[in-house]
Amino acid sequence: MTSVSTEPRDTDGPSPATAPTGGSAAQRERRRRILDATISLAAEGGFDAVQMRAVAEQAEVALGTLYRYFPSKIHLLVSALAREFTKDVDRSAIRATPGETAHERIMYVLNRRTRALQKQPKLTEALVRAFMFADQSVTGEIHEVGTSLTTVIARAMHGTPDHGEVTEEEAAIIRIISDVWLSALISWVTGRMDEKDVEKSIDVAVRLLLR
Amino acid sequence: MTSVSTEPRDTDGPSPATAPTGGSAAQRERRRRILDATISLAAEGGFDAVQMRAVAEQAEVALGTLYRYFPSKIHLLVSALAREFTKDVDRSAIRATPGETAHERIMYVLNRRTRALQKQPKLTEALVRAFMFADQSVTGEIHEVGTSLTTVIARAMHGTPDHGEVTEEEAAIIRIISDVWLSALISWVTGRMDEKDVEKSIDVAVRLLLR
DNA sequence: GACTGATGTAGAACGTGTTACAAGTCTAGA
DNA sequence: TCTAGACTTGTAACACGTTCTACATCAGTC
Repeated sequence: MTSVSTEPRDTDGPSPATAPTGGSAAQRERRRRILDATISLAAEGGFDAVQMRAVAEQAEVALGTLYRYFPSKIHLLVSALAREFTKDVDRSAIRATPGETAHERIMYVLNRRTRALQKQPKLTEALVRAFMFADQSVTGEIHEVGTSLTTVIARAMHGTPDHGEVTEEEAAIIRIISDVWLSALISWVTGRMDEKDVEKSIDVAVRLLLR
Repeated sequence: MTSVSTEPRDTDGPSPATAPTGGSAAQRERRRRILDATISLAAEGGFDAVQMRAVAEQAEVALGTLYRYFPSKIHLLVSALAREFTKDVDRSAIRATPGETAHERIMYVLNRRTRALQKQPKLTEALVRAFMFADQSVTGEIHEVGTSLTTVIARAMHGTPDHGEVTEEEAAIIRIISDVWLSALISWVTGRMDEKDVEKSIDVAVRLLLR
């Protein structure tokens, strides 16, 4: 795998469908097919099974087209992750998180999400490893994922879908919780932690940070 | 890049120099040359510049030999990281860490190490990304790195080279600090944080956790 | 309807991680 | 010293991410 250099790619202009929205209906449809194929292949065989030729074939686009939409395998996978996370955010906006205390609510949302990921270990492995391997050129997509995660945790912290302002201290706490969650997730993906460990490690972090 | 499957490799027995010690003098010497070449290439051009053929050539071993010593590029880079970290641990054993409080001492060691890494951005990029991308087959080397980091922080926490027992709570705190530090490091490597951000994010975590 | 530029297609080609193989070299033990 | 087996070498081959090229298609403009 070759990581993309620091320089931006000298494309002939904006890509046709870099953003989830925009482009013609056919283009949005192609983009969807590509991401669906990515998720499907990843769910079956993990990171290695997401082969660009296979994605192109399953999505019924040419290889060149795939690369026009997503400039690398990492972009592709992180975009897929971003799409999944965005769904979660939308869901969390609908209703208040159950739980008496901030601790309980945060654990509720993180555990729910963790268990959802653990039900599809291969998929999670693919997405998490791509996320961790991403370099500078993927900043946009990475940021999208980070924002989703932050939003969901902030909502859980306050217990209401419309979290007001978060203080600077709260923002710092949320960032730390995210870091711990991601670290735990990657430890789980690579077999260095089991499911109990993940849950416990997050619980301890939340407890220590919210006391 | 192809990640190694879940199954262990069916080697014909133990590798000649998987561990830093053991093997003949010539083998330890080869291992050293290989890791030196790795560090040197990484320092110059980062992850992409560590090409297996180039490493083999610079270390003056055949490609097949390189693979006999390190079964993949990731193993190679994480082993290099482990060697560097081990040096640090040895150094930290020599004398007490300066600083009045645990907070000060922990910040002292982490900042010192962070700044050392930041002086060689390409090298750090290579090592950190390899660490993050590592899969199940690299568990041993990863664990070595984790242990080094934990030891150094534990020593700083207590302020003496011979840290006694760490309580379970302390161990949890140390793990969280490590997670935050690694996350910050990867954010820095990929240009999502600058040096000040890294320092601050760790400072906040340590403050919140040790209060 | 014909032209034009952007987009899509099919497939070859290239680079680098990884594996395979045949032949040379070194080492321990008879 | 001789031999068996492990280790090393040099090189070719393979897989997959990525790039490139030639051609087809489609949308908008005249």
